Amino acid sequence: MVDFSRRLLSCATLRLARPLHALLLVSGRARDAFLVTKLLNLYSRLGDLPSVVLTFRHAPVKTSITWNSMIACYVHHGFLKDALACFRCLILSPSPSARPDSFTFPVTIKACWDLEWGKRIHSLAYKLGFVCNVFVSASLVHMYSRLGFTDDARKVFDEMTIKDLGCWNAMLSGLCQNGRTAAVTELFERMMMLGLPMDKVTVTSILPVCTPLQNPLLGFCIHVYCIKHGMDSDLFVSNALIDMYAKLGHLEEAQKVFKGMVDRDLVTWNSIISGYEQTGDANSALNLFNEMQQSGIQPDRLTLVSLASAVAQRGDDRNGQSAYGFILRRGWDLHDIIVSNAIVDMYGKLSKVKLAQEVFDRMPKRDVISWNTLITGYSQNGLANEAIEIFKYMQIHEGIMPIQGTLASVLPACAHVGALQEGVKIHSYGLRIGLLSDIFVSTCLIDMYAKCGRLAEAMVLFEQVSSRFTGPWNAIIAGLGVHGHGKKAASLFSEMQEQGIKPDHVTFVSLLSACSHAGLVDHGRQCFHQMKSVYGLEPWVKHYACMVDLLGRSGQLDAAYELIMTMTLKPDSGVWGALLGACRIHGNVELGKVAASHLFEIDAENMGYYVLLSNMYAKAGKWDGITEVRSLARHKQLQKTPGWSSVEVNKKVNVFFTGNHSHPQHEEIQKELRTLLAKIKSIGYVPDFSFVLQDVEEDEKENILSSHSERLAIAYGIISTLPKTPIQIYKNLRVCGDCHNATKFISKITEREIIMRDSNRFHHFKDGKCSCRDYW
DNA sequence: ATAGGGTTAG
Repeated sequence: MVDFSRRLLSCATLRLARPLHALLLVSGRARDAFLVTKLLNLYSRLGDLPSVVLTFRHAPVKTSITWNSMIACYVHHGFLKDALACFRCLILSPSPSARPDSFTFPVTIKACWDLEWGKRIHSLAYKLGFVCNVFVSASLVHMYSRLGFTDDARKVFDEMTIKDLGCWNAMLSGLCQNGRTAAVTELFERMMMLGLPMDKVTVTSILPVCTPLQNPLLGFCIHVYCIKHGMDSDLFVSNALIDMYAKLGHLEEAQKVFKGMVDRDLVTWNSIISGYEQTGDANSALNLFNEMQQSGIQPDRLTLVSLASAVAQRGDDRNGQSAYGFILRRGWDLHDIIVSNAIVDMYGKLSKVKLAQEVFDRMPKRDVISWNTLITGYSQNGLANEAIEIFKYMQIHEGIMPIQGTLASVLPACAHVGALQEGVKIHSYGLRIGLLSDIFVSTCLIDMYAKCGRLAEAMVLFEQVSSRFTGPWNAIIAGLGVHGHGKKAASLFSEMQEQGIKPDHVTFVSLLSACSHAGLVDHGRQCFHQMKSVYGLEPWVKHYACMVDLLGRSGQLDAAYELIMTMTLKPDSGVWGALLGACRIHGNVELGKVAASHLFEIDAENMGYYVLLSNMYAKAGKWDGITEVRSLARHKQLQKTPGWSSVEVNKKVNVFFTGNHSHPQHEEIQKELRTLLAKIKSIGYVPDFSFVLQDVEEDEKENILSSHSERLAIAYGIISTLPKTPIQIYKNLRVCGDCHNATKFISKITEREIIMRDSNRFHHFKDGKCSCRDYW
């Protein structure tokens, strides 16, 4: 006599299961409902769904347990519809030995994928008197929560007369997963008050709430509780602990838990990798990824998401390259929106906008985050107009409603090109849907208004937002700075200090450049020292660039050069460019040459430095120097960054490239330019040809100057707006010195205010004067 | 022989 019962239980592979099945049939024991159900469960355990179904169909006798096992098998393999259909058959079955019981309901409730089914099964369970079973009601609580109906879940929970820990856990986790943190805290406190213990499931449910509550202390208490009750070695508990510590910024603690673990699973690795990635330590994240692969654990989509972000952070670093290669080799599932979004984001951060767009286009489904990511990709790579166009397209053609992140990605683009009218539209949209209370959105709005020339509006917004955050302060200080209001910026900084708001690196970039624009040398120096001595902030290269600019402009060229020499960081083109600019203003040819040689090494392709150098020689009257620069430039066959300017007319941003004739009103613009040129010459404008690098005749040089993008934009602004309307121009590079001079004259003869923002600052032209000091 | 509640993401 074969002991089928035991052999079915211990059978580990399909190859052993099949002959056992045959033996069962031959021996005539296949009529035994007990054994058939065991066989069915065996096939289910081994993942052979067709065999499960066959066994079930051919079972001569089906008990409740047989049915329950069949339903459970369907649910386990994700065939929810079949599970419910099977349940329906059970209800309709005439057999008195096959009735739904208290075991049937938990598993059937698990199969409900929408509220309608959930309610139906719920009322049936109620009618048949099963809701008083704790397993059934816990399942109901979980089901309602899973579908997002926490109130219904709560109702079931509150109506239960006897609750075991499982019910509490179901309710807690339901609230957690729906982000109802306040309700979680309340329920948790009640649980503690009643003196109920916590088990592993309680702990793993409650730990993720510490993050939105920003409460590391609670997390720590729970950790201690786990150690005390011997749960800290549990895999789920450890994973939740790692995640909690990492997200609250206590990476050392997360690392400790990670190191102390005996066995780790995919979630463990994902949590620790994502923890390092999120805190900006991409190197550690990538190293851990390698370790993970060595330990033989296969990465999944979540790993890929962290990996993509880490690669984006590392840029083109070699360490990043290998992970990048991994992502490409492995490919990713286009149907997975989150992974695809992460890849779009990665390409955007690596400045590969075209690839980002390609991945985006190939996605079969997109959500609002996909659009946000794409807009950010364009916006952060200087393609602000494209970013704005996509933002409009998304709403008009795809009917996507912008959310907080969308506004935070498109507003910087508006700020960048001076798209004030679009920005105002977004402002009113934000007001309508109640996003103005969001600190990120309001910071972006302050920045947008300031950069679009509306300091007053920026100021009003700044005064409305909560002053507890650093962002709005940084934005307004930077805004005041680019408008040349250095003293006001400095006094706001003092106010910030008085209110106990801790400045960050960005604050000091804003502040130092504000000092530089306003010529507040001593104050700038003080701030630079304060940065480290008071706030412990190590200066970035950017801060050095500001300082070099500050010192250089005021004529302290040697001090500026000395500062560069003391740098431990490698000076970039910003630093040397600031020095070269200062040398040009003060006619220091020797130091200028030094700066230029560094610039040609770092950023040889940039035409701007050759112009600056040539202009420096012109100012010092060294004409052979100019010849040298010209031949150098020709020799290198420079690909210059195309200069462009934009002006917003009738809610449309018009972009003009230098020397481009493609605008529909090109003829009228040219005519206007000729008229303007004649007029300004008559009141004393003399073209400065040292801004033209090409070696051509004087006539041609004049043409080149008049076809500079800023002039095209001004002329277009004049012919397409009413007389005396202020004109606002944005230029992507720094305004050409000759154009700057010409604009002064144009503002006089047209009696217009002309506001020009270039890559560096604002220039307010009025009555033949400009607000800025010592330009060119 | 069958049952509920748990951790990681753009």
